[in-house]
Amino acid sequence: MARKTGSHSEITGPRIQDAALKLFARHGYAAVSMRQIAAEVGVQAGALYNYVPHKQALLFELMRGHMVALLDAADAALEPAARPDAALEGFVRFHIGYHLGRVDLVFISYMELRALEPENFSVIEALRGRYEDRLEAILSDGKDVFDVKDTKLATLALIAMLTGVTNWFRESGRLSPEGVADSYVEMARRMVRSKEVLKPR
Amino acid sequence: MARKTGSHSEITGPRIQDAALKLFARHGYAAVSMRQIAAEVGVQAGALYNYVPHKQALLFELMRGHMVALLDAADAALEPAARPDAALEGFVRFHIGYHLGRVDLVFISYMELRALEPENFSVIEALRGRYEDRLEAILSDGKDVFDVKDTKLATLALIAMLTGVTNWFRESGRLSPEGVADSYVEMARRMVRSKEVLKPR
DNA sequence: GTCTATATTCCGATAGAC
DNA sequence: GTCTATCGGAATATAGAC
Repeated sequence: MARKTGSHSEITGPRIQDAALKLFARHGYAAVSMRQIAAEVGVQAGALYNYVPHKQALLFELMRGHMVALLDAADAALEPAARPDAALEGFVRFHIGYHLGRVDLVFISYMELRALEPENFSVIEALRGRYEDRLEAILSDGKDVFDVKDTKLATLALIAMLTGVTNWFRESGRLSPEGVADSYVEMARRMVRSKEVLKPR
Repeated sequence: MARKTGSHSEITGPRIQDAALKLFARHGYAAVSMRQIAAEVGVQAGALYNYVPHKQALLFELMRGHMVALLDAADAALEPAARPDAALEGFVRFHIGYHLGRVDLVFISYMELRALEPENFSVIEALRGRYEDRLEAILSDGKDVFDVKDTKLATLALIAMLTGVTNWFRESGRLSPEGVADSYVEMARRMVRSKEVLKPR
């Protein structure tokens, strides 16, 4: 059970990722040094290179892991056969719930796109496009129920509106994540003028 | 009329601002060096310090100038006595038009907030709050016409949706700024369920 | 696996010549 | 007002001891 001092391979790896995530989100990729990350973990800078080939890979793997996990979670959470209005509500609730639980990852995944080398940027952009396609498909499949002139535009408007929540939401605020989601479900429905919303009038 | 070689005070100042804006928007504040800015202008790094006390002031003045100009332009463009629906439409059209003409300034003004020293950050945040108040007042003044449960939430959702345009709009795309604004006016009206929109149904 | 030490390059900012 | 030269420090990444 005893472990030699200075040997922590199973634990140091994840701690480096956590420290990098926290510091990148707070100060930005370019403003954070490998020394700062090492200090946060509690090792010397040189030790990081036992786990990561270079700083760029640290950022890229954080972003790629986030996008892949997001797509997997979306596939698991969204019911493909749902009726259009339920599908839209499901997407809004999933998006807000998932993103509010990972604000740092969300933040760096679109703030630090500039810091990615071109090949890495292309990978992340492709994954992001696949996620946006999920919402666009919902709007497109429901075109008989919704009233949307430009599906692509509505997709981009909805995603921007929903993701914006991560910029101001605070756990200590007056609204719970569920309360926020309730309001955004209604705003999203109104935007596409879903018949479920208009009926009560 | 002849000017001594190496003396360009009236022209170099603005060119430094332009170069810094372009480079900060493309690569991020922390990733850009004073040497790079100087190279873009065509001078040596030391010459920058005849115009700017330090790098931080360069960023802060770009952001402060942008926010002050935005507030001035909003005051000039928005009709205080307009009926609620017209006021909302006016805000949407102003916001999209103004922001699409200054995508680099918009970009750094919310991407580089982290790079501001605390006192500078407070100044910019206060100016941003004053701008958001313009929209919140429109929604609040029209509470008899609009159907909005949570004015603050709707304000934040609308601003996020509108500002998101600057992230994907391209001059060469299929939509003109006016066409984009038309669509967003309709989406904004639907979100607050303005009666002008629902009447035709 | 982590340490210390270091190679190499670059940073922001300043000083003094012209 | 711009130049060259430089100060003092910090950056990424590597080498070799333990």
